[in-house]
Amino acid sequence: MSATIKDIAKAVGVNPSTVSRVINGTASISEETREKINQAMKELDYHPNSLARSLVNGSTFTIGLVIDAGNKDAFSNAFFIQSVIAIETAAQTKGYSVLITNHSLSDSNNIKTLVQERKVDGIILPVQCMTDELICLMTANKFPFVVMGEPQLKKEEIFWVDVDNEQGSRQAVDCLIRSAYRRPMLLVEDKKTIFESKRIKGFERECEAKGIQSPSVHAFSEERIDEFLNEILEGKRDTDSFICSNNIIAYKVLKALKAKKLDVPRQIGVITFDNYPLAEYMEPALSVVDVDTYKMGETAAELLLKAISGKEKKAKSQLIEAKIIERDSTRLKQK
Amino acid sequence: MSATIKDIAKAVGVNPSTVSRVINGTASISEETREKINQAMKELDYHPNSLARSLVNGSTFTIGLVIDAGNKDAFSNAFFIQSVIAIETAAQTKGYSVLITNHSLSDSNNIKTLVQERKVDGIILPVQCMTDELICLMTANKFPFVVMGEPQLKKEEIFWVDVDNEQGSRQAVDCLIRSAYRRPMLLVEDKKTIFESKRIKGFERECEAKGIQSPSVHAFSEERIDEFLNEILEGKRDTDSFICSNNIIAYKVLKALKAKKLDVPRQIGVITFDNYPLAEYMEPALSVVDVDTYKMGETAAELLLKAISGKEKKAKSQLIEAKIIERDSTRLKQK
DNA sequence: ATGAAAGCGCTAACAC
DNA sequence: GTGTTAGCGCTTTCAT
Repeated sequence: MSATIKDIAKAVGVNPSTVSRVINGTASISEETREKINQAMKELDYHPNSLARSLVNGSTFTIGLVIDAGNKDAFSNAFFIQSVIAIETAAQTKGYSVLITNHSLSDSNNIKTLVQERKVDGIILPVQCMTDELICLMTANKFPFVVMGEPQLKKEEIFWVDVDNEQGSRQAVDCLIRSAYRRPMLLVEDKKTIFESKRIKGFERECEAKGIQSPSVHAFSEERIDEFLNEILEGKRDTDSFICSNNIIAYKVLKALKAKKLDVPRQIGVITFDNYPLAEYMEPALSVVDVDTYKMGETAAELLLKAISGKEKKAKSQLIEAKIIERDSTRLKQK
Repeated sequence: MSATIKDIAKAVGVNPSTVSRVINGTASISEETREKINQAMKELDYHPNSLARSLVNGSTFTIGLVIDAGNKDAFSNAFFIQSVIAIETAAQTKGYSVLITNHSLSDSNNIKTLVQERKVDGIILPVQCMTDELICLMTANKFPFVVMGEPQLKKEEIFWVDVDNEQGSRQAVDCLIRSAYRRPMLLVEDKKTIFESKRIKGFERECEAKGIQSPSVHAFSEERIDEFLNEILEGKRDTDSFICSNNIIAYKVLKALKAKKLDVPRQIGVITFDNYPLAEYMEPALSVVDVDTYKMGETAAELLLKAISGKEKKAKSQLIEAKIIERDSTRLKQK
């Protein structure tokens, strides 16, 4: 067994509390004994037992991170890992550890256990995992938590961080216009997620700002794209660029465009949300609306840590800006 | 503050130890008091404090998972997250939590802290994070750990799990031969990692087994592929299929083949390691050597848990089989 | 079947 | 500046 505070107290011939004091710098200690104690700690290879410490301090110096195992979508998972690393790094910087737990839709017991058994001082969780029950439990216990992704409900009362999807969308339109495209179309998933609606909103607003009449937004499907492309070829539709809500859509759009022998970027521009590794290897290299998921995780962690320390009392939210990375698929003619 | 064992003891009018006993089922208790205690626990919404428990039991019921933040490739890819989820799930099933810590090459202090401060009962770590110092520390403290990925050194003395790269490679050759290809070429990264060498070994052995003379293995580069393709077109080279060591290589090979108007799978077959989401959307859909990273994580966790419980004394290793997922890029003619 | 008491390793309030 | 003591919430002998 490893050395305890008692062992080193005995070795030096002082009281355990004195040792504790030099460890925590919590009182003034004579130079001499401090020296001796430090010495002994090295010799006996002493390391404080974090458990005992936590027990008496009433805080674990650990934060919980819920990962959404149910979400098989490998992309959004790959996406998530950057956040995980960011959270861990930010936590570690402040002396906190990160405990993960995965959330199965069937029950949120593991999460509840985390807060009830006081294993962690606070929690970061994805919106999808946010149930009413959980919120109640946590607010009732005054248990700090921050949500990743904008919540639909109670968004004024809880801490959350999210990507600024609206601004990302506006940027995409902007980028297209700057490259002299005139009629962008936004292609989204069929699901009505909140971030899709933000993207739609941003798209419509920016189109309006740029004087584009009745901007077109469509749920993506392979058949539909084919129709659109035919209409473009027949001169019945003036769409000259696509904003895709994710990489898969972008990939399929590119494929369809190739099949119809429409040149990207010369005839049609393409830009997509999410900067996955393959985007830059595409033919042509895809321009993207890149989301700094690292920063998102970092922000979440910092927010949580503030909430834990009580520095941040009132609920607060933060939006992470999206940035455009221009590659070949939108370089019609730069202004 | 939440209820403690004392509170419920008081409420029922028994001694705290009795309560502890019914919680743990560690002694026979009269039906009556058990009832009353359970009742009180519900009413007061009692949940045991894991910290206090750990302190007295001397074990944290938590395992540490080291993630290699430095390795942008492996982890920005969906690969690792599957293992993480598997580890968490397996751990949870046995009542364990998972603490993550990221490893920066600069120092392994966070990992050391984990073991020294007794925050976890055991550790799972990627080979890349395995330093001599760490191994010494852990073996000296009899601290259980399992390595993900085959270690170069001391592989007999430590617990590890890995993908069976050799078998994966053999399978790939097999798959190609089965589809009537005759001359596969293995394309690897330039780095001499241990798993590349296993893949090479497997490739060479299986080629030999199938009677293929002097099998060709090459480090991938875009220029080189161009040369090879030219030679094939000129009839100077009899390669009729490629086994790619990762998705990026495969993607670039596909691109080069298209540029030369070589038909896949009819003229050339392509199969690649790693089943990333886009593989199936490629044109043609890529056949892959798929690695069950979920199972790998699960196995690692189970091994660690056994080591922790002392059920598995002697170091043990386990190889996870790779499976072929045949898609269009190798369907020359099925036998 | 249950109570009393000690103790896990540490911190903190109170002495002196 | 340092010792004494109590206690964080729980488990576990040792009694009875």
